[in-house]
Amino acid sequence: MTEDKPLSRAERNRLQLRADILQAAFIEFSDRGYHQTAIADIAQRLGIGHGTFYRYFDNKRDILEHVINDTAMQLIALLAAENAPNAVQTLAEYREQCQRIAQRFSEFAYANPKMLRLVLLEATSIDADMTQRVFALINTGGQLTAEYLANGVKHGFLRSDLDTTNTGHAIVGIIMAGMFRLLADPDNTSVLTSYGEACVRLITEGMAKT
Amino acid sequence: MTEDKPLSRAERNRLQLRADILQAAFIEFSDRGYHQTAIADIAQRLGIGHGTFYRYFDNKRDILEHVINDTAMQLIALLAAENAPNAVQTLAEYREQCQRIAQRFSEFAYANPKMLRLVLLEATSIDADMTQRVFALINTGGQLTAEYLANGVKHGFLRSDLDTTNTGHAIVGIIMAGMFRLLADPDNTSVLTSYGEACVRLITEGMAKT
Amino acid sequence: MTEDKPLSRAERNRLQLRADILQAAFIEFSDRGYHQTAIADIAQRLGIGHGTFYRYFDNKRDILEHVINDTAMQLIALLAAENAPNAVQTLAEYREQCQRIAQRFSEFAYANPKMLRLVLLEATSIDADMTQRVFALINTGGQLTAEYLANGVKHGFLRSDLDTTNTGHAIVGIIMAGMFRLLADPDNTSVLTSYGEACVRLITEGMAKT
Amino acid sequence: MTEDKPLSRAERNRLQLRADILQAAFIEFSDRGYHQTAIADIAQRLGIGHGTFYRYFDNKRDILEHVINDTAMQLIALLAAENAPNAVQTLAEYREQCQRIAQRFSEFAYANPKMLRLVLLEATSIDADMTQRVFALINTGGQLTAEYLANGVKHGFLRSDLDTTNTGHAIVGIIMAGMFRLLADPDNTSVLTSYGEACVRLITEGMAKT
DNA sequence: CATGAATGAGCATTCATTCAT
DNA sequence: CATGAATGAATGCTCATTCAT
Repeated sequence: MTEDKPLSRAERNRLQLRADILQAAFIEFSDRGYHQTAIADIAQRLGIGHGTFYRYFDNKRDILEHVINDTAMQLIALLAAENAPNAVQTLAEYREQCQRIAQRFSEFAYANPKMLRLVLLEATSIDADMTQRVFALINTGGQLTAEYLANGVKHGFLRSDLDTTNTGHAIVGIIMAGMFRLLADPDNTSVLTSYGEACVRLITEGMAKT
Repeated sequence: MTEDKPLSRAERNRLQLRADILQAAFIEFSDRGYHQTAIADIAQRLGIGHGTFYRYFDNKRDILEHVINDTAMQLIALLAAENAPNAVQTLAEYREQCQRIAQRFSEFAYANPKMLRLVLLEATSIDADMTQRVFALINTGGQLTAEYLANGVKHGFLRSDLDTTNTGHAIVGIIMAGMFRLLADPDNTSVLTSYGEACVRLITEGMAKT
Repeated sequence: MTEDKPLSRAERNRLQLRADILQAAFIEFSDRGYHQTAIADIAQRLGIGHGTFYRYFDNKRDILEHVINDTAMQLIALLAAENAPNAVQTLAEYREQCQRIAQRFSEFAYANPKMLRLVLLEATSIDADMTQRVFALINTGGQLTAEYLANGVKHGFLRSDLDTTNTGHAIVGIIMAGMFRLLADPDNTSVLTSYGEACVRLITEGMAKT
Repeated sequence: MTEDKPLSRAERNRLQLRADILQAAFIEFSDRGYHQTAIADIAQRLGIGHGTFYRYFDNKRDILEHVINDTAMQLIALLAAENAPNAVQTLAEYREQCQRIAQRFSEFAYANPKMLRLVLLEATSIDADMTQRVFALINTGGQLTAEYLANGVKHGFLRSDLDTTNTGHAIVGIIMAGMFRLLADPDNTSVLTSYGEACVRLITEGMAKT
């Protein structure tokens, strides 16, 4: 059961350094912003010569691409991982799932605020292409959520006339608002708890007096 | 009842030019982005010398400040203008109001996509201060919406246990998601219509099967 | 009889500086070579900021273009100026003219060795386009000389079966060889004198024993 | 009569690789130019690591030196090989020899345009030393040609008052002009034929009407 | 007060060379 | 001995800002 391991020591070092550069770029870009970050900053953070950077990435834009792609994949994974719609059959179960998801998102957001900063705040101001990529990511989130809702409709615990697509996008908006609130006040570790609860009630029950 | 009129012709010209510069900066910043815009671009758009710019604004950051402030004020005004909570007394009236508001927002978004771009996409990547300003703006939106909801609770057509604050923020998130969708696909002039309807139903009735 | 003189003081300064930069670039390029010359070198020679350079020329290649064009025009002018073929009717007159031309070239070469360096040594190693430009210049020289010879044939003091075109190019080669000799040993101020004489005899009489 | 044969297999490989590197450098330098050629280009052409280059040559300048020296030697050999003055005794023989030489040069030029490019176009723009080497090469060509002419004078079929030295340099100029014409238009395979004829007549008979 | 010429800090990128493996 | 990873000096170019006219 030995895997393919043609990774020489040099090879591993190389991959490690590449990962380190990506990591350093991620930190710098999310902390100071893409435009405020010089390649020299990334190199200095790692204690490497800045020429070394160009042995691993074509140019500044190239590494941003990789950083964003990596981050986007993690975000998509987060969204997709929670998408186990068939696990729930009743409204009660569904509500629990929502709370679990909210909890999960909340934890992720607290653990990785830099990712959120990068995608929500920085990536939208590089160029048209990158901005569209962010839009596409958000759109994907909406579609995943919509599938999730469609499942609820199919199982009969969500309104049969629910506009799953648009509602999915709306829910993504709700999540985004939570992220923005966290980013606005990163030290307030409780803000998302009550927000999550309110959101779960909002989307399940609405606001109207019954 | 003549107001103070120490506005000489020169004075008026001066104010006019200042406004023109602001306008030009707004267009450039929202079109090409803050970092991609040179002071010379703004000046050239107006056909003035770029040295003139510095007679009206301290520096590039300064005019961004003004541009953002102006834009923020218009957005706040949009939010506040719709905030006539006492106008509605019943759920039906309230729902109509919601639709009206959605309509209003939609129209505004279609009419002023540059404003949205500027605030949502660009302003968040200048520096920490400006980013906080955007957060504050969004937060203000949430609070205004919350007051609006509180009014609903007071009038008894919204749940008495509604977490107005958090729900207000959630609604702002829903609006933001709509803006993002519009910015992602500016030519699709109908996307917001069905989105508005779905959102109104979501927030009033929730998703659960009754 | 007043000429157009809308040249303000600023305008004149501007033109003067532009000319100065051209001159400085010419000196640096011909002295140290194009690739060895940094824009900063040109600026420093004039005591101006190197950013100023870019107010007058698009980029390094751009100014090379202008420098080469200017130089080429002077060289062409030198060739063309001497081309007064109809001035001579007999072989004796023609020989005198040749000597005069040789003298002129010689003086020019001594006075402007940098021009020769630039065109013959430097310009041929920038890129394909610039190299072709040098070839075109040499070719033009050959053609001008050929016309000059054709005139001699027409007036009957040169061989009627003279291949004027090819011979014209050959004469340009003879001139170029003289330039190379001068550039090889710029301090030897007499080398061209005897060379000129030998060349005149060569082209008029050939080498064969009569 | 055993030669020195300490050439082990490794030794031969070593010498072969050295020759390959020289050859590769020659091609790159003459194709793209010295400044446009990176050491990595040379190494890549051979499929060797670019660190290996430095085991065989001190630095970039060093290999240029060797490349130029090799090329210069071949050019000198070309000049010298044709210099068999005692082979001709009469003007007719001499003229035939001239034509043969022209033919030889022409063939060489068509076969080795890269050599000409390198020496005439590239080598003159490296630094003062290399430029002087090119001048020295041209000068050697002139001297060889002069000896050749001197022989003609001695044998009595060239003018007894012929300035052999200067005329020798002039002839080299004529040859150089032919090379330039070829380099300017490498596809025109006939340009040198008529040029050669015209040149032979020029130097033997001159241009004057007899 | 308007102008635009001048400035230089700042940055992305290249590449010859070194050296540990 | 071959390799290629690492390095940093070098440089072209941009643009916000200042200031003399």
